[in-house]
Amino acid sequence: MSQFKQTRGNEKNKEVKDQILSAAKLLFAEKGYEGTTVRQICQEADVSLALVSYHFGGKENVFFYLFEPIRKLFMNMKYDLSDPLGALRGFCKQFIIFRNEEHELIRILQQELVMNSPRLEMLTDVFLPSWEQLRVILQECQDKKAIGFPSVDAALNFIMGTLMQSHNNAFLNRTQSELSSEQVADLAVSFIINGLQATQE
Amino acid sequence: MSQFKQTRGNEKNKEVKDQILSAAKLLFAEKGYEGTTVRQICQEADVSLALVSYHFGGKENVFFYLFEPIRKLFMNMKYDLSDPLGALRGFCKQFIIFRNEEHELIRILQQELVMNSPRLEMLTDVFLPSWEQLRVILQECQDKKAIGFPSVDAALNFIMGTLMQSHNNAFLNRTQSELSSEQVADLAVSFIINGLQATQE
DNA sequence: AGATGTTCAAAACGTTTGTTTAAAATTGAT
DNA sequence: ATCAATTTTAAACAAACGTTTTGAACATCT
Repeated sequence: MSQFKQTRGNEKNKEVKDQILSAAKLLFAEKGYEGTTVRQICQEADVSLALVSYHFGGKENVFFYLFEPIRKLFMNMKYDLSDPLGALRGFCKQFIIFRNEEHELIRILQQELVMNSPRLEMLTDVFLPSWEQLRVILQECQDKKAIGFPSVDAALNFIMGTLMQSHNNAFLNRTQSELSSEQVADLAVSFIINGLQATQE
Repeated sequence: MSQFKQTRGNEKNKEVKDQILSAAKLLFAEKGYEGTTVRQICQEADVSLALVSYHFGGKENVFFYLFEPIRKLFMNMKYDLSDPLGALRGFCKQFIIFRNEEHELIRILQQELVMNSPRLEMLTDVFLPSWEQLRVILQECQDKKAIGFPSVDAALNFIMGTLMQSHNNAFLNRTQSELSSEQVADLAVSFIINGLQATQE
């Protein structure tokens, strides 16, 4: 029961737990949460069936663990509200860069949203802080007339919708292959700002 | 075994079958195909559990029956290719009007697409004709320079993506409540054409 | 009325699901 | 080497799934 055993145990676990997590991430993104079975996950991860319940306490907890990185990212996002347009650009850019690195998580998120799954409540908790942050930024944009749009809520929907499915966007995909991920992010941000302004008129 | 018995039987069936179909449509749209159980469908339809298999031959066949109307709609869509831009407007408009009437089916379709479900093959068969029709229209638009866009495939994706999720579109929703469904359709068509042209530059 | 085919409801069917159990294997400290 | 704790394995678990079976109820034709 010494802390050494704990430490050793955790480090030993890490391989198995990570194998389970990455297998689950791929399978969830491909087949959906309900479409993938614990047996599939364990077979893909090359571990025994019982280990999902042993290490995570159940299939649903594996799902929750997958969103830890995105939760932490959003917790660390801070912006200068005195430059609301810059804050908006920064928010969008950071999200797009993250999306390019973790497109499986975005895929899973899209699935859960369109199915309005029983796990949406937990996902809402994860995304609510950043959602509110973006709302504050947009409110500031509107107050300072930095950019025009009909309503903060509509702008929120437009931005999140565009961010979430921007990998299907014909405009953005056109040149994506030729550019760096940084440049693509800048391009996407411009697209969003322009699109936002277009909803005004 | 006479045709009278058949006819009588079919008319008698119709109530039960329709109850099952509309219950299934609502539940599939709300919870997804895999998230909906046959028991839920029968409870919602207020019929006995066995009747799904009896009348339709299984849960999956209920799903297929739901897409009969959309299949027939697409089969009957014909346009004048000598006016490709008009054909494009007509295609989009007809789709949007249908979408407003059958938004559950669109919802189900979105779910199946994002999950890339095992039923996509069948759905592809349903939508392939209209997909090809739209491709022909777009090709004609490009050949006659009626409208500019980088590639037919990108335009296809843009149009179908916009059509499918236009009910979430901030621009379209803004005034939707004040307008007739006909006007909304016209507005959406303009939005699509403009958006398409914007991908050019 | 009797015969016949259709529709329905209750129960049971065989699978598959996520999870748990109990014993075996592995690990690091003593 | 021994020991206790942890990790893994194989087997079994209850619950839920879609489907099938059975026989009763019903409607229609002769």
